[in-house]
Amino acid sequence: MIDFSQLDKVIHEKGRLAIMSLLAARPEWRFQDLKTELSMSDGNLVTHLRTLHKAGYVSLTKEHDGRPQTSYALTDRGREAFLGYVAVLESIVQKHKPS
Amino acid sequence: MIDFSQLDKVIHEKGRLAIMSLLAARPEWRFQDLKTELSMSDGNLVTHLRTLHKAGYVSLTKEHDGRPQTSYALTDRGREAFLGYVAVLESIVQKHKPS
DNA sequence: GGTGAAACTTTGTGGCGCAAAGTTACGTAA
DNA sequence: TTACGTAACTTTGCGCCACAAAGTTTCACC
Repeated sequence: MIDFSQLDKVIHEKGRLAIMSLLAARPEWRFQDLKTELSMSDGNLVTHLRTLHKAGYVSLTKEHDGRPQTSYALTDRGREAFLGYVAVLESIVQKHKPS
Repeated sequence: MIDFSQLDKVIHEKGRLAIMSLLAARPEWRFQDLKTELSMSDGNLVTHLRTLHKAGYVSLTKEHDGRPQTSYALTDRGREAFLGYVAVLESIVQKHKPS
């Protein structure tokens, strides 16, 4: 039986799932690039990133090359949590994929 | 790129995802069995089932063999929507599964 | 007629996603 | 040096929704 209760609630939300997926696929993302890629308002994006940061899943680096510029990356905990989440997805797919 | 916007919002919720997964695995479920399997309060379970029913994903059959007894099943639309949802999950897994 | 169970409905509460507008800091053009 | 623009926030407000708890209806059985 699949244990849906272990679906991490922080990750199991469309916006944050998309963010985590991007962060897992590339070591670092600038705020502006995330915003463009996700077509998300900056306020909304920042809020999701703060939620992920509070959970310890995302680290941020502030720089000031000309304009202020913040970059985001997965922490080890974040990668671990994401892979755990994906493992649950995989068990769902395994069970229901027509093959 | 993965299109997260096509993650069906009705299905993308832990409780309803669990329900849909059960309904997809067996042709019919009685309310009591769902309740036991999911450890969900009856009020909460009924609400989720109503949401799924309104979306056209679930059909219900009321019987009265002694106690009232309602059974639930996936509709064709429900199965289609669920498989579409699982297909998105699969694309996420494909992209991120370490292999 | 009273009890109990199934399957609801109702009510209330807290949390959350999201948009819109305001804020701060800084760098550039006039 | 003042005005403007942009990045990266914060704040405010709205509306929806998950969830629990309690009330309701129907029916079978004692």
